Formats: sequence, structure tokens, C-alpha cells
Amino acid sequence: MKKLKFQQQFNLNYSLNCGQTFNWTNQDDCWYGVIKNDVYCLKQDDNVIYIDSTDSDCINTMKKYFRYQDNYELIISCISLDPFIQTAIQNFSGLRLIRQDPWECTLSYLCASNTNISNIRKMLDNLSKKFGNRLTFHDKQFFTIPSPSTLSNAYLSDLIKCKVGYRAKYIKRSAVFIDQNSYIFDELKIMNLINARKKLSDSCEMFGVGPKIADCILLFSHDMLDSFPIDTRILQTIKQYYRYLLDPEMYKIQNDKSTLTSYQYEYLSKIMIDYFGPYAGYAQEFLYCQYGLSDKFTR
DNA sequence: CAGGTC
DNA sequence: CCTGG
Repeated sequence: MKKLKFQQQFNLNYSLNCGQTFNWTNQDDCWYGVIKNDVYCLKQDDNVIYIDSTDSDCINTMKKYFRYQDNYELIISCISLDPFIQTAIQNFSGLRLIRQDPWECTLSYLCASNTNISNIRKMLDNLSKKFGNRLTFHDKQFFTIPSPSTLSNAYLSDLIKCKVGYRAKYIKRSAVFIDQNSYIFDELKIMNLINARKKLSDSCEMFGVGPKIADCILLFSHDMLDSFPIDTRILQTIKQYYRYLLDPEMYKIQNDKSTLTSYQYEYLSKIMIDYFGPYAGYAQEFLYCQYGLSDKFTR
């Protein structure tokens, strides 16, 4: 058992359970999760997390994963721009963005279209059980998230057995592409958000990745903290609390339930990033959680 | 109808 | 569109 003390605010539950990541489970008063080929068991006490893991370098892995180096207080002060987000920040104080592995993040969000969090968890769990490697820890079974090469060789029919539905072809095609072109993740890291999003969502090789999922991948696994993914919850939040930031012409266009056009998506994204600034992604996560309070929180 | 996309 | 509530 090792320990990691955070100098600034940190809340493990919020960070793992706010819909950024989908393969952690709370069992026996401990958060269990798999990252790459290792199992981690985490508990929090004050600002310390206790770590039990198969990873001998788990302290450093966790420092990276929970963005230990981020200046949390600075970030919070940068985004505390109005009473609504201030409430969200108070309600979820200690929530941190997580730095995920690019492929694991991509696969998770390929599963995330047009469904709910509990179903995303099930899809990922099914994929891991069927295609991942089995690990044993604390007498429990865990499974790694399957690699691009494994999934690129999978039969579509076996993917469909994992209950991913129409996403099976997205997963298969993206896995084939990433297996052959894993360098794309390194290329993205040195691009700016706009170009990186375009590269991901316009690429017909990354089938199933549109602007929203691209923004999630860039925020959660490419250190683009300005990325502000706009999903249904965030769209509702913008309409309710940030409508005054929008050009009235633009507001008129999206008053129904249909999906945003890419033009509308890019417009809204720009407005919100201009407003919240370089750490807009942190703001997005607080707003996402806050919406969960005012609604049936499925998890 | 749910953290969209083709 | 798949699928589950």
C-alpha cells in the first residue's frame, strides 16, 4: 500500500464517477480500475489517496492520471466567472480532470454516442471481458481494455455480441486505423484544438468520431484543457444559463431537439472557450456534474 | 429518450 | 441507427 498526498484539493469520488471514465467500480469501500495492463485499488482519506496496485510505479502513474501537476487553485480561480459555475465548483470541489490513455479514451467514447453512462460502462465491460487480458488482483478478476490490434482482428459479429449495436463498425474501423497509425495521437498533441478536432472528426478513417467525441478525446487524453465538449446536458445548460453570450441569430437556430450541425457546434464551442478561457474543459466538467444534480442521475 | 454520427 | 430503462 502506497500513498500519494495532494497539495491542493482533490476528490476521488467525483473525479472517477463524473462521466469522464467508465471502467472504475466501487467495491469493498475501494475504487478498482484497470489502466493499460495494471489494476489499481484506490481509497481516499483527506487529501491522501492510498494505492494498492500491480503497478510498481503506481505513484507516478497516478500522478499523471489525476493531473497532479495541475495548479488546481489557479484553474478554479480562472473559471469562477459567474454564480452558476461557482455553485457547481462548490458542489463538486476537488473534481479533477483525468489524463487517460488515448486509445482507451477513444474506445470509451466510441461507445458513448446516443446512450447513457450505465450502458457505456456495460459496453466497455463486455468488450474488455471478451477481448481484453484477464488480470487477478485481491482475488478478483479484472480485464484490460482491448488493444487496437486485438479489435482490428475481431469479427463484427463478436463485437455486436458485446451489445455495442451500430457502434461495432465504428469500433472495428477505428481500431484498424489506430493499429496502423498510432502515431496520429502524437501528431494531435502538437496541434491546436480546432485543427486537432477537425483532423479527428473529418477523418473518414476515424469512423464514428464527430466533433463532440473528438473534443472528449482531446480533453481527456491529449491535455487540451481548453476543449469544451458540447453534449445534450451542456447544450441545455448553455441555453438556460449562458444564452446571453450567444448571438440571437444563432440561438434561434437550435431550439428543437435535433443534433447540432457542425457549424453550430463549432460556434458554440468557440463562444464557451472564449468565455471560460484556457481551462474551459474544467468548467465543462463542473457544469456537466451540476446538470446531473438537477436531473435524474443515471449511473 | 439517453454524453452523436454517418 | 443498437440497446436498455
